[in-house]
Amino acid sequence: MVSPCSRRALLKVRLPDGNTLEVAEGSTTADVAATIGPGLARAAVAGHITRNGSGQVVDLNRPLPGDCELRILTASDNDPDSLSLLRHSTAHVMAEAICKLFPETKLVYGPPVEDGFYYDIDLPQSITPDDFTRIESEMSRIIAEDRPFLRYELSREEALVKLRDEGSRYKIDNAERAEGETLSFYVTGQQRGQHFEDLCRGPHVPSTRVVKAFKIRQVSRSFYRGDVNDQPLQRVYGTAFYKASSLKEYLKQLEEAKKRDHRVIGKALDLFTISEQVGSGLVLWLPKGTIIRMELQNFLTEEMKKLDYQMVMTPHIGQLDLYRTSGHYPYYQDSQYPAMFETDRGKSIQGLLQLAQRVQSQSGEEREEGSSRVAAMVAAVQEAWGDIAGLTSGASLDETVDALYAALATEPGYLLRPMNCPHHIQIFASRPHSYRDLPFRLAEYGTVYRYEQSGEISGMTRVRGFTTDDAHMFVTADQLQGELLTTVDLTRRVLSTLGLTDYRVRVGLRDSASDKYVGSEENWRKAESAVRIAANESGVDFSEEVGEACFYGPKIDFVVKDCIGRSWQLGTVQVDYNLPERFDLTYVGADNAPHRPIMIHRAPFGSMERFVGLLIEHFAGAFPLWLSPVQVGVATVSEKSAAYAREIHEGLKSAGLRVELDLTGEKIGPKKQRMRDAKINYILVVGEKEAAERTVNVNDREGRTIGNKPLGAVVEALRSEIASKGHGELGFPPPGTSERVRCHT
RNA sequence: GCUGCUGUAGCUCAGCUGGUAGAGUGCGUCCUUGGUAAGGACGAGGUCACGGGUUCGAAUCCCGUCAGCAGCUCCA
Repeated sequence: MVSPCSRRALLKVRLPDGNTLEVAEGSTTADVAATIGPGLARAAVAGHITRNGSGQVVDLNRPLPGDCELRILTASDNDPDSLSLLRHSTAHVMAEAICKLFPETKLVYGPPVEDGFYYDIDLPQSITPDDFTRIESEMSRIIAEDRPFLRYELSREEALVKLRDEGSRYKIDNAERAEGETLSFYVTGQQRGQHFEDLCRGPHVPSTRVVKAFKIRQVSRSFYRGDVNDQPLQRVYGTAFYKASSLKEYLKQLEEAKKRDHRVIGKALDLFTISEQVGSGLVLWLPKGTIIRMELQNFLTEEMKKLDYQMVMTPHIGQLDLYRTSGHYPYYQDSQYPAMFETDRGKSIQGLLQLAQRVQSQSGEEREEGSSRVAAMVAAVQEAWGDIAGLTSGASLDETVDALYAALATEPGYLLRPMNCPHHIQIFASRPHSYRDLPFRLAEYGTVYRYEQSGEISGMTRVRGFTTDDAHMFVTADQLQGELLTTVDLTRRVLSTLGLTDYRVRVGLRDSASDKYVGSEENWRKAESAVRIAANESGVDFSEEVGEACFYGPKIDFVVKDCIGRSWQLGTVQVDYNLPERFDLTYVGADNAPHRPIMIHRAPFGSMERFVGLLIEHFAGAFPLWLSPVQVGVATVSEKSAAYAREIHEGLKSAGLRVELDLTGEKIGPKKQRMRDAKINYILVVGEKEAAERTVNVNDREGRTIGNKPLGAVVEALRSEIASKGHGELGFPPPGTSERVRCHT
């Protein structure tokens, strides 16, 4: 701290190399950079200041606040802080360009995001990709003018007066929500009033000149504050880098990533298909995809046996009352396939309710007429199937809806199951349990159905019917912590076996302000403490996220990214005190008294569909041998070797390998190419030479020739590679080169 | 669910302001009997997503439905 009275006000600035510089009070990051060297001064774009343990990026020309640690941000595409700064500034440049070209534009909010930036704008006319070039040209012009970003501050009152004069609802809202007594603005230029300016917290790069490589990528619709009922906005996305080569590389990476898309590869390799006739979001596993899934399930089943799980099988449908007890129905009604009501009365009320709700959303005359039609039908339904409680003849539309809703809550029917837990709970409850039976672990590859919004459905990663590798453990309070840890470990082991290491762990906690959760405060407190402890003990890095819990309990989620950077939840481990209570589950303790078990819900893969979808992208379709739908291809050099090739094919098949045989009259080059495109792990070429010496010529799908080996040696090597669940080179040293075969990742 | 874009052969796509439906690839047959990233010839394949409308005439223009894609919103 620098005292205001101190005469020779010198600030101590600690640099990342550990040295401390003393600079005059009022010095800026730019001054510090210049002191260190002219090269750094040229490259510097901002300062990262740490004081009292909290860090902040500031403009290059802002005076340092006092003694501090200072990291000088330079124009580097490798530093996320620098990049984010650049992108934020580029967003301002783009906003100015858009305002120039479309003067009606009202700016809303323009932050940097993970791989670029966007600006939300309110503009009646649609911006289309055809406009991008014009906007980019305008941006280039602004950049060429080499204008500084100038910051100025106004008091809250002054700022609000200014913004009200300008008349932008959005900026006024932003200002009102901003913290602090003063609000800052940034002018893209030397002087206020002469150039574009925007309410902005900053910081920014020193000048538009720093913006070198940028691209507007797309435009889409968003809503003010993300509220679909609020003003629709256009969100213009772009990205920026300090170096043109970085931008080029980034765009190339995006192209590459598209080729890994599981929807593309899944089709090309015949892994799965989705039929419009069957339904949107319902995956049909083709024979080759099924092999991958079965291998994964077999692997997990073996792991579960070691941990004393018991496999069970239960139906895909259950009574509505079951899900009323569990709480799945009707709380999540909107994301379920409609309930199947059993009686004519139930079906009628269901239809009436839908009609009444539709009329409810209408207004004016339409609503009037609808209401009387509904009333007439209500009367007819009551006439036919008896009175509906709470429905009198003069009931308003709203009262009618409420009464119909209430009546439906007791009607019998069935529901496609949205989760497996109620069925497993019924298995637990089917006989009395002693504490000696616990932990009681039930596992099932259980298919569940959820009516996802139409716009959300995507390939295998977001679907309406999916199979969870579900299990439920019924444990005593003493067992909870240990069982949780074992379960988290299992999940991590499963992911690491597949080579999925790039995941993040999220501990999902209850948002106490929300009403979507069931159960007592006390139970939640215990459950949340249990998952925290388990996450800590397991040694993973995790982040706690409020509002990410299930309705019945907190959870530990394993989240991975797909090839285009979208995050998906895979494995999950959840603690649940509530469903055992709702179903009144008990076990007999050592004290001969009934006790309430605690449930753990867990699924290491999460959903087989989503997991395999992501795995396809992870491996870009080139699966390790143990998972590969076709492990070995046999191809003849000419038809003269067909008999020998058949013999090899039979030999491999009887060794339990998945083999494809190509006896066609095509040349060996194209045959091999086709097998490589199909990501067959090893290609055995057989010709007259091989037939004569009783060998096969072994090649991998990368195009490398491993060499001629006897079939027996190849089978043995294949088996050992399968057993190791690795990516391999068949245990044979690569021929004539010391280069190791890389993993196909 | 919302907004925008798209839907033509198994796949990838062309088909202009309306006038008898095309390519590459794959597939089949034949020729070639071959040595490691695509040999040649011929042939089959389409209710132009579906339903309406405009028009003498619609793959093409208009409306609706369904599906896909991108983003938003949601995800027990």
